[in-house]
Amino acid sequence: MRVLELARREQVNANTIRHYVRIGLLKPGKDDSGYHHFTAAEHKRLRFILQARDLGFTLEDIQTMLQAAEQGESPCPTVRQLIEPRLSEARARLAAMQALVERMERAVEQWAEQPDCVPCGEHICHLIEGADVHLSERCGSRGESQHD
Amino acid sequence: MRVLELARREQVNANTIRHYVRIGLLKPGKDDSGYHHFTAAEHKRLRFILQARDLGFTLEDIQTMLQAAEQGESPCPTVRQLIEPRLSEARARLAAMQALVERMERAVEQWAEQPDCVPCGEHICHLIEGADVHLSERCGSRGESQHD
DNA sequence: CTTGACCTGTGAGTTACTCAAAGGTTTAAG
DNA sequence: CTTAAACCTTTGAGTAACTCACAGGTCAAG
Repeated sequence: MRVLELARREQVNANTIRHYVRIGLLKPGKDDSGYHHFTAAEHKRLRFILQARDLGFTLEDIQTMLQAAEQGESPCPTVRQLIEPRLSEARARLAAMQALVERMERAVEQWAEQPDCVPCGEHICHLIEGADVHLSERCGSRGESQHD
Repeated sequence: MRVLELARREQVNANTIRHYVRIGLLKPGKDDSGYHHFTAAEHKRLRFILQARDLGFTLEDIQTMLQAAEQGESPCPTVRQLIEPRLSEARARLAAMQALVERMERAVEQWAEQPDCVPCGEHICHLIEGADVHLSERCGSRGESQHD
């Protein structure tokens, strides 16, 4: 099986598979024409990668798991260890997204009743500068709130 | 004012300010020593950028607003137009994060009662492959669910 | 044998930073 | 006056996980 066929079967973008090959997550052999050739084992490996990805693991996490498995070790302890920080991060991102959506919704609501501003040099845009939704400043919260 | 002083006052990483200078969001002059010099106007500009960022606008969005303001146009129509897709995207990301956290929590729960697997060549890790939390496959949902 | 459709791997680009390195500026000591 | 340390600067490169563009290779039909 070649890249496009595999991509169709697993419903992923072919470029995603090429990316995994490039970073060494997948290691297909080459066929007579020099193209990557995926065996059933590689196919299963891809499915594993996608399942782990959908559980919030990073590709590096997945690499670690696969390497453990390759060396005959059980990846399970690693999996149990890694899920905890990933879950914490995911919860943090979820909370940040919730707060963001709320700020945005409040802004849209406020703006509905405000006219457009005319440029006056005093401010850049009073919709944004005047929106009563800004992060609690001077609380050090900005330093932590990373964008993704 | 120079970069570090401005960063302290606005509670941002100095590198963030340097980044904004590099991509043209901020355009400070240079002082005698060749260092960036921020005036009160540039300071206000930075504050605007941070406020807009905290409302979910991309730096490119912000660039567009600033350019409008620079040319004497009101950025408000742009702001109103841009917030809609940003809000939709944010809601989509929020929903995706909610689903992810739920999948992760269910997995952790399930794994608590399962033993570690011994490597057998049949699977890579039954915790992950056997987790009953996977995305509804074959529904085309994977193609859309982008990671961030 | 050539045309054209299809497929390939690889380089580069994306977002919003963040870090490291190389070097200039300023202040204090000798 | 010089030299060293402390501090600050700009700029290049790196991050995650792809995604896209591109030059070129493969394969079947005519």
